[in-house]
Amino acid sequence: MTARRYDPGRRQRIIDAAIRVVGARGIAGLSHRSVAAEADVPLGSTTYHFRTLDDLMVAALRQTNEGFAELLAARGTLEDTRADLAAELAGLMGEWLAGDRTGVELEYELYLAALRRPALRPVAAEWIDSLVEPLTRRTDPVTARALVALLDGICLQMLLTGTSYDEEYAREVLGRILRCGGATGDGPAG
Amino acid sequence: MTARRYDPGRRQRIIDAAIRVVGARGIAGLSHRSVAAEADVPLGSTTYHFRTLDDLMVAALRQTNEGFAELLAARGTLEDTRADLAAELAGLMGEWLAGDRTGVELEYELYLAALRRPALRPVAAEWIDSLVEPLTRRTDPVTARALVALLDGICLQMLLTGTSYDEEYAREVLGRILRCGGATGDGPAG
DNA sequence: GTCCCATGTGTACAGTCGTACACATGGGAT
DNA sequence: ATCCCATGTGTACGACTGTACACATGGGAC
Repeated sequence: MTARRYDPGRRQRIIDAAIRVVGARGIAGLSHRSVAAEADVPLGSTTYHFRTLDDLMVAALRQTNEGFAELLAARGTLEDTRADLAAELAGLMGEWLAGDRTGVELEYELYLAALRRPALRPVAAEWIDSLVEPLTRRTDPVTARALVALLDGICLQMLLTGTSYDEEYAREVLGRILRCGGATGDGPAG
Repeated sequence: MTARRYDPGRRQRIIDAAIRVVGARGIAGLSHRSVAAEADVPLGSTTYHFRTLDDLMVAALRQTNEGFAELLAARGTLEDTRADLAAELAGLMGEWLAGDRTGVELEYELYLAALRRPALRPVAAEWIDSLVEPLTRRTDPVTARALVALLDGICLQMLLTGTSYDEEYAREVLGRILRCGGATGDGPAG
């Protein structure tokens, strides 16, 4: 009965399970019970570690955000001030989308759930900032924000229309935002 | 008992009620019962007219799309080939957002529900096309698609971060996409 | 060694859901 | 006048949900 009486990392396993559940069945399929089953823990355990589903979603979204941030850091993208920023961004998106597409869907599904769940808003804002912030080291804040908005829009259109990613198109339109930026051009504003 | 025995337009009233429900409680609050209560019809009536909730959402999203298309047509925006397209688009968004903000949230919530509901995909695509199509009369298809992507991204960032709409910012970055367009510039491609 | 409490476990309850079904009704075709 | 069937109505069922609670257990503070 007391099969797993001390279980460090159980909280983490529950988060991982929640991410798998959302990936497989969407947010609509997320419940304390579905996560408990996926994580192979009793129902009471999920409600203990995450009193509400919002808490669980916050943890899941934050972890997904960190995963993307690591991809960003690992590639060292956006650091080389001499590279073509538009091409870098377009390539980064291509790499992200080339992998498990469910990861992208998951990111956006949790991201967009923030529309109706105030608890998720700050985490969604973190997601935006995690992209905007490194970009502000390469261009001015207005341009950085616009680049992220355009990236979001491109990804969404892709996911919604079912079309495949067109990296050349992304590079082109991202480049327009950059090329037509004010006098600052490509360098940092300060 | 038979208070309302012939009720033309009941189907329409159910759709209107569904839109109000989503606006007030979000998609998570949408159920046959909640819509039935809002429309003041018995449960069986909603299930009769819309066998599944997806059917109901399709109808609601399509109607919302049409509402925006009417706003577009009524203003005659995008028709005057001499006006500044970026300013026009930014102004149009401003007008849309200035009104009942729940309308915008509703549009995006239903729009984004398509991520997980294939039945909604075609209607989401219609939404994109309803914006892209008139734009292709003023610029080339690639630019038109990018403009819509950027608009979506700007709206989303607004809704998610809770910031207010910055029309000047929108005009500026939309303008960059247009100004840096290929040789075609502002005129139609063909 | 003793005790506390964070953690783990199992069960129960009241509410909501989609769905199905039997039955009522009356407009319009015949 | 008669009948059919699209439409309207009411109820029931099983599944699932969030939440709450009582109880078990054992690591670590003391």
